[in-house]
Amino acid sequence: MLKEKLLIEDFKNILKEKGLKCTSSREMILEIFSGNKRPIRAEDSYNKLKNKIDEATIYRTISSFKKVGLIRRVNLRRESVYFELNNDHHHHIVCEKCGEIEDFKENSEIEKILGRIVEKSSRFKIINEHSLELFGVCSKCI
Amino acid sequence: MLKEKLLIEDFKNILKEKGLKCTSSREMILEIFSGNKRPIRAEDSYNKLKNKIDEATIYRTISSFKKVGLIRRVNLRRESVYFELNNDHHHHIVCEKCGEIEDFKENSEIEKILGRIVEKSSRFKIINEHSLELFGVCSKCI
DNA sequence: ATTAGTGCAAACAATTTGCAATACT
DNA sequence: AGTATTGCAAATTGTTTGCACTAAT
Repeated sequence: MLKEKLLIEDFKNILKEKGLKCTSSREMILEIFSGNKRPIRAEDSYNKLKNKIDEATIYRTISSFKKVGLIRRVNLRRESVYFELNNDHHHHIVCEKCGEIEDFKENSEIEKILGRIVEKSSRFKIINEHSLELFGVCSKCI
Repeated sequence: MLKEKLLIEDFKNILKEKGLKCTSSREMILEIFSGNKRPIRAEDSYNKLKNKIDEATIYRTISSFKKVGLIRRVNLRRESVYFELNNDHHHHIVCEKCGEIEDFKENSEIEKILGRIVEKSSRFKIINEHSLELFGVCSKCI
């Protein structure tokens, strides 16, 4: 699990730790994930880095970040695929109209659910992760 | 919300209600959703209906089913997009190795969470839906 | 008869890949 | 120096669209 706020120094260490070379592309992309509080799409980071990094590199970088657990895929119910930094575990509320996203944290109730599921299920005894996403309408869109 | 078990009769009524014509393609595709306990991809239903229905029709049908609320998109963390019949609300546990899916139901704890979120959030007072998905390893893959 | 739905082929968008050039350790 | 990473262009995959034909109301 990563820290809340990441600095350039941290980037380098994280990459080294994961056995990835520290390149300026990776730093730039990581910086975007770190600066953005909300999940973003490959396209978004490409837009921010146009003329600096090739699109293929964006995809390759996102893919290797995901492989080493630096970022995670978020399950919003939108057409595109979203990713966010894999630091503090949290959930999202998504506005079905404008796409606005709010984070929230929740542990105790979900822990109860997980415990009960593992007890009941004959097929699943190991649960590593979970995602809980809420879909509603934000106050602006009411 | 739809009934637990959909019959052809119900199906015809739903389509009529939504102003959609009842065609054999739609019946076949609905039958697949109805027969499959697990979420499926557009590709899967295409594979089952090859030589019977064109791929474009599959996509168009899935799209209109979704629009009228007959099916819903499921948030698994896989590359492809999954859909399932929009009848009884439930959640999934997905095996990270083989993709095996198990359903489970849960209400009370989640209701508590929703209540608390709405109370706390300044931006979201309306929550219409939610998705909770667990990711783990099934007994076959341990 | 009218209009929605379908098949086919072509178009598109998002993502991936091969390869030679480049940058990191 | 040696290997991983990048840029570029081409390939691939998943999905959508235009249009003439067919089928449901």
